[in-house]
Amino acid sequence: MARTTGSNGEETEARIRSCALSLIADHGFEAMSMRRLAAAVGVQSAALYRYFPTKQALLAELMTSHMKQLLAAWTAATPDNSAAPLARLDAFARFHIRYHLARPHEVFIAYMELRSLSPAHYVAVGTLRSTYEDVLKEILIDGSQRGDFQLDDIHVTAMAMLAMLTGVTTWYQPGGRLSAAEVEAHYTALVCRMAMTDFTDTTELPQQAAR
Amino acid sequence: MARTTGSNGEETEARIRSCALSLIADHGFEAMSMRRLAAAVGVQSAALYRYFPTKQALLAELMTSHMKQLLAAWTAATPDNSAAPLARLDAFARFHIRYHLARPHEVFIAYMELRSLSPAHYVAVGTLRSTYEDVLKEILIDGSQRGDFQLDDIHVTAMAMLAMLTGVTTWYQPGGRLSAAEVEAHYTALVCRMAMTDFTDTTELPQQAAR
DNA sequence: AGTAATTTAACGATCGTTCGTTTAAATCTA
DNA sequence: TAGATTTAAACGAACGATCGTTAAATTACT
Repeated sequence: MARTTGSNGEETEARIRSCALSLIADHGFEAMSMRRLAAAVGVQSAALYRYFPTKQALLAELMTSHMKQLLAAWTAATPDNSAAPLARLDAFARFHIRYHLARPHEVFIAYMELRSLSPAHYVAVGTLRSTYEDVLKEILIDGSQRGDFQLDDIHVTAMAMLAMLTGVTTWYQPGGRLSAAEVEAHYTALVCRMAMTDFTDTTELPQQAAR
Repeated sequence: MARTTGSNGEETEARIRSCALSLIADHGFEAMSMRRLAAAVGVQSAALYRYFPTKQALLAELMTSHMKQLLAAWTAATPDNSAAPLARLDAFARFHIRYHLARPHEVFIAYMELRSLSPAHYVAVGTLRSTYEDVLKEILIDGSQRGDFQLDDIHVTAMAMLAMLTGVTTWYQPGGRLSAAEVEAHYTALVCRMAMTDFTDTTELPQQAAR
């Protein structure tokens, strides 16, 4: 056998991407062999190299395309940069949760397999990631300057918010106790609380040793 | 050569654990070969099997011992369960940040390599993890019942807080702009904000499509 | 006929693990 | 205390399996 009946390049590449996302998310990039991927796609391993020159290039493509799509989706969904900071923050949180809950595999890989990238690809993905982080930081800075937010540290707050929001993919299961919309509402409320004015000075509380 | 001069079982095992933590944290469990680990320890790969029967058992041991130590450290550090909920929450956040910042490798592995565990080991580590999550949940429940906290959902809030707190290890670098103590204070303040009473109903804001 | 898509087969390298051997340290015996 | 014996700790070599990748051949579509 060689070329199979009904074979089509675009469809095969799409299936490779889809299967790779599942396998990498479930078992990790290093644990996914090209033979196992090929088997999932329904093809011989050599066929994969028609579409991606190396295993590394496949991972880099999956991650960079995810980050680019994420940035493009944000730009397309929310062009109103003149709204009130709290409304902008609310919109960002809702967008992030909704986008991530819909793509658990891509998200998991993008935050998990950075270490599997070659240095060059690592820099490329890191740059895209920073751009996305800057979106949130800009909202926080705007809110701080207008006096709507009261933040101890922009960078720490942004990192904390993103870790919190992205972490939803580690526990949420469709069909569970909560709907995606409910989860989105809960997380958004938490993010907004984090940005608002201080009510108490927790640094005055007694500190305890961590061991 | 065979047994080397000055060789000692306890020291070798400790070095194996330490090197494995570094290698797994840096490159992932699957990417760490037993030969590379042995080279880092300064020993032949066969010698590793004197201390751990399989590669899987090594990973399981590292993860379970980390979780057990974490739970033991919490129990030892904070026995005062009768304090005010906000003080308890403050103590938990400070403990978590301090403990995790001091052990970045263990933490990274414990939250990252769950998928590399066999089903039996996965359950064991998952149980320990749930126990730790329950520590936080119990504080949140206590605060809610006393009226000190106003939370939409205990589980979501706990998951959000833990993801946020644990995420500090992904960006914090000793010697950077902020000291560990400053980071601890910032994160603790954010956690306490998340637990306090609502000030605005963000669900009333217009929802936007995530693409 | 020409190109697109995939196959079969194989390359050298590396994987986790096991085997039998060898040496250092600890313990026992005289 | 000197020598013999046992145990602890590591070695070098090898096992079969699998890894990522390449080359050439083969079949389907246009």
